[in-house]
Amino acid sequence: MFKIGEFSQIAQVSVRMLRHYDKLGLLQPSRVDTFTGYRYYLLDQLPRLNRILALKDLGFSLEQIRDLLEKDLPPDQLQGMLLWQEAQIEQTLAEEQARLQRVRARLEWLQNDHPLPAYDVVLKTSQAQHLIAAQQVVPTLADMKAYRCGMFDDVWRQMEACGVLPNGPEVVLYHLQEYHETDIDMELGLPVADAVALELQPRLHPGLGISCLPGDEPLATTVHRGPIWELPQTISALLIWINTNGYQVAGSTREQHLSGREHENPEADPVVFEIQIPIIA
Amino acid sequence: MFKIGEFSQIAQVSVRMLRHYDKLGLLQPSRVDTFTGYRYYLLDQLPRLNRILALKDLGFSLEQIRDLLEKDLPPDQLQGMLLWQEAQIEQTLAEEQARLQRVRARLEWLQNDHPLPAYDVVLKTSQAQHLIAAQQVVPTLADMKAYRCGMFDDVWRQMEACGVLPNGPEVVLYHLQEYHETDIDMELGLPVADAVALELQPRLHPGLGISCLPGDEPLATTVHRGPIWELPQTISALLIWINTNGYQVAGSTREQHLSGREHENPEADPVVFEIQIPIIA
DNA sequence: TTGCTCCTCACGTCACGTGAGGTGGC
DNA sequence: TTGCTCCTCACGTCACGTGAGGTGGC
Repeated sequence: MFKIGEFSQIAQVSVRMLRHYDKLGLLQPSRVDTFTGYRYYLLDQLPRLNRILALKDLGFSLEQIRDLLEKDLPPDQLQGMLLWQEAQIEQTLAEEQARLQRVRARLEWLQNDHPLPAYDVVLKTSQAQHLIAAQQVVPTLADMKAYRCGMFDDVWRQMEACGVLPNGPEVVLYHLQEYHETDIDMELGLPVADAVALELQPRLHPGLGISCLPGDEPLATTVHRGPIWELPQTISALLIWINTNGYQVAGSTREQHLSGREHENPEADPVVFEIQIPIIA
Repeated sequence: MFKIGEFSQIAQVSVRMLRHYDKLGLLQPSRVDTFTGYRYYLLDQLPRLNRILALKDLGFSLEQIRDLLEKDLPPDQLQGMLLWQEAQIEQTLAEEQARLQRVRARLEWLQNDHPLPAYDVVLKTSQAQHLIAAQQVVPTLADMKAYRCGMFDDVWRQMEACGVLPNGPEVVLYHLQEYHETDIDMELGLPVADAVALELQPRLHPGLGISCLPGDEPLATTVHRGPIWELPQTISALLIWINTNGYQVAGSTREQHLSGREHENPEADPVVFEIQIPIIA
């Protein structure tokens, strides 16, 4: 018969823990003095306590442990829980590995005296969207501005003609696998509610179409704030980040015009664009 | 000027988080309506929010992030914090790896239809102890009982003669590198307070000595409950566990007689021993 | 009588999620 | 006027650590 302090010394656990396990019904003292409330433990309870500690060490919660101990489980159910635990741990391991790589990438960045990344890269998940969109191949970079203005004009005029409003900011997609400065396949559009997209589809002007952006895709994103002509630097910084962190590009780069309509912006003005690049690990 | 809901959509964070970051002073709205309390954000605040999210992703706490952002830190201090983060993550990775190995060891155990381990293995840390101890080499297993009784008798008599009481249960150490059944080098003793040990040292009978068990060493431990002659099975199960979990034996196996004086126990009676084996990863 | 151990609340941890209950804006 | 968004508490999370304030046992 051990008082709680003695038992805690034998088992190398805190008195607080023993009281906690008592309250949870995980390990009840063999006797509790009705008058003083003192808890008394037997050596026979040590194996059970050790089992609790061992299961805790495997990563189970106290509630799971209680279930495991109470139900005198069939061994294949124990196996199931262990397999589940294994998967959980493998997942945390993967997450921590990725985090470690991000930290190391930052460190490398610092040591190489890279120009500080003006903005930070954030991982997000894409939202499914329907776009009223125009798509064209821009011959050279010099044509870019005229093409973009023309295409956005078309889309906006279409919206007005149909009397619908966009659901969010302007979107630009770059459909190219590698960076090149000629024949740039671009798509650009405005998001609308799904119902609106369906309804409008048959009534679109030629050259316009409905584009579906899939949801639930992992994106590496960053915010570009400054003149439009500095945009390529931001994009390439984002691509470097993706490589350094062990991801790969998995789709078309996207641009969201958070600061409003591109057309209304004189070229020197700072714009705020969110750049998004779909990735896979 | 965005209301909190709009801003949260743009940034893909919950409204609750924005309020939280406001309260912590991490990201305050550019304007708060004094009457309604409505928070209004500017696009210019998006980079700061992204920085917060990126740092959070690296594993920093919100408090650390506040420090990082407030103090406009010198870059080498950032480096220091990143290195610290790196170390933290490496540590959690190592811990999770070990946990994964324990889970897999259990699974293997289950699948091989091993006899269920009667008791569970728990990792503990040794407590520094001084023992009044006797050491002898036992020729064969058959001599074991007589030797142990004799040695414990010596120690107990010594204690009585000096009028001191032990500090904890009887301890037995097996000083052998590999298992063998002859010439077993054993030490066995009783723990006493450090001060008592120092005082007694000059007055010990010949054949007895003071033994120091170091503290802070990692131990794999398990509880043996049953007749003494089943002890070797428990010890070998513990050794298997150590191997399966990627540890190595790093010192002498120890035995603590939790159920009282061995001498007083008829051999068939169940005893409760804690077996401890020092390990390294 | 003095320490020592034990007891029962109850707050704090960390970064929010999730209502409850109420009010402004279109 | 009805939804929609916003607001401020405040509890819950998980496994205890850490006092606060008080009492039994030797």
